[in-house]
Amino acid sequence: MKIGELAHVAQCTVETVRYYEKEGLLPAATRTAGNFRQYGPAHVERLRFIRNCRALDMSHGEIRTLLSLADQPGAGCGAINAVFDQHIAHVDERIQELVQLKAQLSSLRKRCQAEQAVDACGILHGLAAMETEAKHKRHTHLG
Amino acid sequence: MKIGELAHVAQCTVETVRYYEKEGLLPAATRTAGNFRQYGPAHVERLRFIRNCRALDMSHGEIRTLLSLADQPGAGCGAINAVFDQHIAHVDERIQELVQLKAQLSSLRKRCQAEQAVDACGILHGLAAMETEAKHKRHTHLG
DNA sequence: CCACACCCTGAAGCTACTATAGAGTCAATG
DNA sequence: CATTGACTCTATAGTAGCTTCAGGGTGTGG
Repeated sequence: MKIGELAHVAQCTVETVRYYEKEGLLPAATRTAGNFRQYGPAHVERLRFIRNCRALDMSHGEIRTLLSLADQPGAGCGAINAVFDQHIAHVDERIQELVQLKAQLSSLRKRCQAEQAVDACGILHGLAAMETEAKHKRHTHLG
Repeated sequence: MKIGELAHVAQCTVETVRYYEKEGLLPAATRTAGNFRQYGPAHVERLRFIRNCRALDMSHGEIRTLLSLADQPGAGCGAINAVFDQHIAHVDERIQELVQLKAQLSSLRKRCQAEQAVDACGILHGLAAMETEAKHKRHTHLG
């Protein structure tokens, strides 16, 4: 199959497929006489795997690790479990951050219930008065 | 004050300050004879406002909007409330996404409790078998 | 033979910074 | 007065994971 069809079955764009090839996530396809990429079932499987990982918000690094682990048939899957556990921890951490954020936002929002002059707007005052805190380094790739 | 001191009181780096100036979030400073940027209290206030917004994960676009609204003293703050409500909705949406994600990840994780050969690993099988879904456009800038 | 859908490469754009190189400024010290 | 060291300047490139664009080539139906 050609790249358009592959992209279609894997629910992504043609550009994304080419990008994955350039990144080394997807092995390079063979080419037709006219220099079109030619794909088979193995490519479909791999691309679907990658897209499923991305749907779970894994980074390319995590996916690369999983793929290389999966490619060693003799190995055990302890390392795979570890990648997964760490990723779940990332997601959890980000959820906690966002929940806290929402609490802060909601409390600010309460300060301005009415339409009034901006000079009196409790939100703006709150934003100006907040204690500016140093941004702590993020351990996750989840924005 | 010079840029280093400004960065210090606003809890960010010198590079970030220069970046905000280039982006137009922070007005350009006056310069000393030696071409060093020179800041006053108004810059401190504005930069702290920006950093506080960023601590609440607002995008530069959202901050730009807030700043320009705040700069119109005669105007009402309905538009400000709207920006805020929308941002809270973004955060909420992202929390929902991540909670769902975590459920998916946890259910996958349960499929492989033991160290075993990768061929038998339930996680890998699950990742390969998942229904690949089209990535829906994200309405938020929160990763 | 032509239109049109599809494919190709390479480079730039997106967000919000961070990092680096190479040079200039300024206050204090010897 | 020269030097040291902390600070500043500009310009450029890198980060993640794509998307978009420009400027072409390929292949098929009428």
